[in-house]
Parts: sequence; C-alpha cells; structure tokens
Amino acid sequence: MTSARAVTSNDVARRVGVSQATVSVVLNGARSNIRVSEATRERVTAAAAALGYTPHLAARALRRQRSGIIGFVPRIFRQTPYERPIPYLLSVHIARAAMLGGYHVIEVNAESSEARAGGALIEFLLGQRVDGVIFDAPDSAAEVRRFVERGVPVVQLLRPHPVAAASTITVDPVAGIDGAVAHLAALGHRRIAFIGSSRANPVDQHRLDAFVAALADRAIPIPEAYLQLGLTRAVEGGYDATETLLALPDRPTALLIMGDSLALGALRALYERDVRVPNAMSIVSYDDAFASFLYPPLTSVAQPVREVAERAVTLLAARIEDAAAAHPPEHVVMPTGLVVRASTQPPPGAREGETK
Amino acid sequence: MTSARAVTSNDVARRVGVSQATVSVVLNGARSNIRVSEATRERVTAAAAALGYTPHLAARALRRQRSGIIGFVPRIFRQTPYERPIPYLLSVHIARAAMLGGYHVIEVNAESSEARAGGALIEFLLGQRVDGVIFDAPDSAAEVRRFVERGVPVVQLLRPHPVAAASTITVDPVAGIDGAVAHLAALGHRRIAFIGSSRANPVDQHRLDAFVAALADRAIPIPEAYLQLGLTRAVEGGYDATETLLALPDRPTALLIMGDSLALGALRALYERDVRVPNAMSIVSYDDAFASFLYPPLTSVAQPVREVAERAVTLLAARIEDAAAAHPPEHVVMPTGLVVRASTQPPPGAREGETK
DNA sequence: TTGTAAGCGTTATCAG
DNA sequence: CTGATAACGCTTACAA
Repeated sequence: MTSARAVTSNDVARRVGVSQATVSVVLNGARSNIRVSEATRERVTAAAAALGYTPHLAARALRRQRSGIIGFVPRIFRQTPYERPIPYLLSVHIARAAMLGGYHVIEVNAESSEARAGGALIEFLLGQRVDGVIFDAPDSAAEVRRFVERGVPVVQLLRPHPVAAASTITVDPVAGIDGAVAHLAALGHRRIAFIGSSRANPVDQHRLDAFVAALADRAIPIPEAYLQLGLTRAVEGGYDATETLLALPDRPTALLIMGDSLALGALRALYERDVRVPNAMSIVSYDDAFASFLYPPLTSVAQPVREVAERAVTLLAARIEDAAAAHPPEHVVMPTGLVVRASTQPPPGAREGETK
Repeated sequence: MTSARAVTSNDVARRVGVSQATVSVVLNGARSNIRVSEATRERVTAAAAALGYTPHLAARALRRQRSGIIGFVPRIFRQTPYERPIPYLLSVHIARAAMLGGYHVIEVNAESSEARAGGALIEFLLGQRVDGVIFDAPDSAAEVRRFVERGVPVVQLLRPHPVAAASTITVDPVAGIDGAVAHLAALGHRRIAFIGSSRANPVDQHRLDAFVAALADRAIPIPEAYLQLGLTRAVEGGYDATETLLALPDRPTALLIMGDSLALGALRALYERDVRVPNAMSIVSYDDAFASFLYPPLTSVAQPVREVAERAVTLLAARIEDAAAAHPPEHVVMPTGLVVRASTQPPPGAREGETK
C-alpha cells in the first residue's frame, strides 16, 4: 500500500544492463550528438516505459540550474473569481503558451493582501528557482524587485509598477475607447456617462483621459455627474453607480463601463428599474471577458488578453534561453478594439430623426 | 545584468564562518533539538537575511524525499469561469487550505481534451513528485491510477472514477434538490421542469433521480418533455433547453437548472422572450457559485465547495504525514442545501387562490 | 555546541 | 559507442 521508492534512471539502467549515464543520454533525446546505438536506445526506452520511469524534475533542475518553470502571480483576489475575469483568462493563456514553449507554469494565488504580505507565495517561487516570472498587476514594486535583484527575468502585465529592469506589456485603451465613443456618437448619443475606477492607478486615469478626449473631439459635453469614479467593489460598484446615474434629472442615454463585472452590476440596476437595454439605455463594457454571455450580449472594448499572454511567454523565453546576452527591458503596448454586439442602439427619441 | 548564481546555504555559512550544516540546522527551526548556541543562531539568521537567502526547494525535496507539494488537476477547461464555476472555486479554496497546512499547490490546466491526452500535465506532477493529488472530476480512471500505482495519495472530488485505492469526496444532491422541489411546491408550483446534463455520468443521474423522487413524493406529475437532458455546452445549453420549454403548449412555471452556467443561458432566453423572473417563471439553480450575482439573485442549491476543498487537503495531509500507517480509502459524502433568494415566487395565477 | 560526510536523482564531462 | 565520476544544494546521522 505504501509507495515503493519511485523508480529512478538507475533502476532503468540496471534492468537494461547499461550504465545510468547512458539512460540519461537516451532519454534526453537528440542532445549531445547521437552517441548511442539504435539497439541500446530501444532497449532503454522500452525498459523506461515498462518500469513507468518519470524523471525527477527536482534532481534535473538541481543539476541543470534551470527549473523549466515560469511563475505567474495574478493580482490579488477581490471577492469571488467572477469579479476578476482578466487574470483568469491570463492564467489560461499563459499556461497554454508556456506549454507550447516547453515550460510549465506555477501560479500562486492569495485571496487577500494579508496572505500575500507574508511573502510566502513569492518565497515559494523563489525557492522553486523559477526561470522567469509574470506578474499581472503586481501588488507592489518590492515584490517585483525580489526577482529582478536575482537576475530572474520579469514581465509585468497590464498594470505595471515602475521597476527599472522589468519588462512590461500593457494595453493602450485609446483606440478601443475612442471607437466606443465614435460608435455611440454615430448612433446619435450625446449623453454618455462613464463608470470606472478611481484615478489612483495610471491605467484607470489613462482610460478616463481617453474618454474625455474622445468626447471633446466630437464636441460632446460631459457633466461632472456623468463621471462615476472611485468604485471599489466590482459588481456592487457598477450597481451603485448606475443607480446614481438613473436618478439624475438629465439621465444619460449610454454608459461606458470600465469592466465586465461592473457592467454586470449595472445591468442589474437597469433591470430592476425596468430600463431596457439597448432600447432605453445603451451599454458598452470594457474587457470583453464574459460580455458575450450576458443578456443582451454586450458591445465591449476588447483587451487582447491572449496576445498579451503569448507575448509575455515568448519574451521571457528569449531571456531565459539566452541568458548571456544583454536584454534591456522591453515595453510592449498592445491595442484595444471594439466588438459591437447587441447592447447599443440609437437613443430613445432618435429612432427616426436627426442623426446629427 | 545577468544573474549571479543564486545564494546558497554555503554562502551564508562562509559569511558567518560556520559550517554549512549549521546553517541548515538553524534555518530549519526547532527541528533536531536545539543544538545551536543562541549567538551563532542569530548571526546565521542575520546573514541569511542580509544575503537574501532562499532555500532551494528542489534540493530540499531531493534530500527529504518529499516535495511539500499537492497537485491539483481540475476538470477540463471551458472558456471562462462563468462556464466552469466549481473548479474555479475549488482551486481557490484548495490553495488556501493547503497553505494553512504547510503545503503548496501546483495546479495543472489543459484547455482541451487533446492537450491533456498527451499526458504532459500528469507527467509534470509525477515528475515534481507531488506528495498527494486532488482530482476534480478526473478525465479518466487511468489518470488517477498513475498516482495510485506509485503510492501517491489521491482524492477525487465531486465526480470520481471507480479506482479502488483512491479516496473520494462527493456531494449528495438529495437534500438540496428535495429542498428545492419542496420550496417550489410550497409556493404552489405543479409544473416544474428540469434542465440538466446527460445521464451518462452517475452524478447527473443521481440528481435526476432525486428530482423525480421529490416530485413523486408530492404527487406532482412530470411530462417527459419537462426533462431537458443531454446538454453539452453550458451557457448555450441552458439557452436552448429553455427555448424548447417555452415553446411547449403546457409551459412550466418553474425551472430547476443543474448549474449556474446553464442558468445564465436560461435567463437569457427568458429575457429575450420577455418572460419575467420570478413573476412569470421561477428559477432554481444548482451550484450557488455566482447565482447571487445574477439578476434576479437566484435561489440555488449550494454545494459545500469550500468544505470539500478543506476536507480534501486534510485527508491528504494525514496520509502524507503518516505514510507508514495503513490508510484505507475514505469516501466522504457532503450534504447540499437550499439558499432562497429572489428568483422564486408563486406561479402566475396562484397569487391569491389554491395553494395545493 | 559544532563540523564532517554521505547521499537524494539528475546531467555533463571526461576517459576508455 | 559507452562507463565512471563529479557536481547541483540540501538534510541528517555521526564524529569531534
């Protein structure tokens, strides 16, 4: 019932009647020129399969001075997974891209800031001697530096901290947000409100700026009350902001909402008040994570999450596989785009009339 | 710019002017009785901190013959968390519980059956010499056996395969489903439809049986057309099933839906046809994963996901930490319960009248 | 109280 | 073409 000691390359060697080194050479494929006869090669692979041999990765990592592992540190949880769709998608795509590149991913999750503050998760990745690390919106610059200091290649995604030697891959919201405003304006909307996060983070500020600029370009006025910022709790934040907007004397006809989770809350507020989407209110979300699953399927500003993930992996792989070369940090910026679905329509009284 | 070799316990030792073994003893805390003087202890810990020493886990695992890692193999991906809510929650709770128990979790994900079939993920966990494995609805019994054969403790969650030596933690749907039917019946519903998966899996069969039995107990008839089974794609499956039910001449007044994702699709179909929930149609979902975020917040049969996760970890920990003892497989069954929210109401013409 | 040394399972560098 | 052999960084008897 208890585990007999796991089978080692030595066991395989003994069974074939060959040295352990030969087993290693055979099993590592075409490395170090083809020096083994076809006959022994076959006997070795057969024996390995028969015994169910699986190389001990820890031993290999120790010897090779390379773990073959990329660490992934997603942003801290808020509430439930359903309120953090982007890190989830990143996780999926990073794992896939890494496997294609011959790496494995170890993802460390903390459900709270405190759990993370202890540093146990970071310490775990350091202890595993990960070959590279991907941060999604790191908690602090200090976390990032832990790796940089040790010469571990790091790439920060989406909401980077300013750390000199770390690469970043971010998304430029301008094209998507301008596209969204253009789309709404073309439909005839002139009362467009914005639901977003506080301006504390430059990324959020950037989105807001893009929105304000897009309105200005089209000479669309923007009352102060149309800017709903500083939301903390995702779904509930969207709900509250929408309630506030609906109570306004001059209610907006369209909402630009900085996240699918926020949009979920907004939809709820609208349903409750019987404000139909898109008939009475148009909605555009940001993320395009699960926007297509909602009813109505939401027009959304799409972040190229998959491309970001793939780029992150190839960027790390290049640094890992040629550690000797100088690798100045790269700063990649990827574009956003608009996906039009069923949540946008001309505003209520514009059905047949001015398109302006 | 390139990584100087990572700092080892040897480096720490040299800096303090003490043997490497002493460093190891100090840093492993109170293990192997207190044999080091307070003075050297302090100098060692100080030096370790100063140098930023992090033990090389691979080396430790090699020596200790224990990785300190629990593997988690969630069921195969479907797109977003909204289509696979349960494994997502399991992941969160397993990671938390493991950390509390002094373990780390490595979770391996495949976005498709093919990616998994290659066995690279399983091979990775075997190679890491995980101390134990948690499967969430394993893909095949063969996967599970790979670990059992090697004496690695295994626990299968929710949808186990019949593998002799593996423990299981499952959920009994009866209490929750009977509770749901009782709740609907008490509200006056007599036309209750069921949206679920094919009967291929015993777990799904069990849920269906529970539903049929609950109806029989209350002498509520169940037309064949009210059983919508064999759905494959989660959100879309719920949508299609609901459309079919709405087209029936004798339309149901309540839906019992075997998953939050299915319910998401159902809600969409209902919104599209302007069937108001709960006024014109009552809905109960199964899972209670994100049921509370939808509008209206759904009455739902709750699976004790967190308890399942915690139990899985403690079960494994017991086996890992006392490998010598005989550990017959355990088969834990946990109960479900009903959470009443806003998606259930008396059926349309029963507002004031017969309750029976 | 501390140091020495063996060995965990690999890979890689040598000779043969 | 193949076999010794020396690390990799750590834990743990055992010796001093």
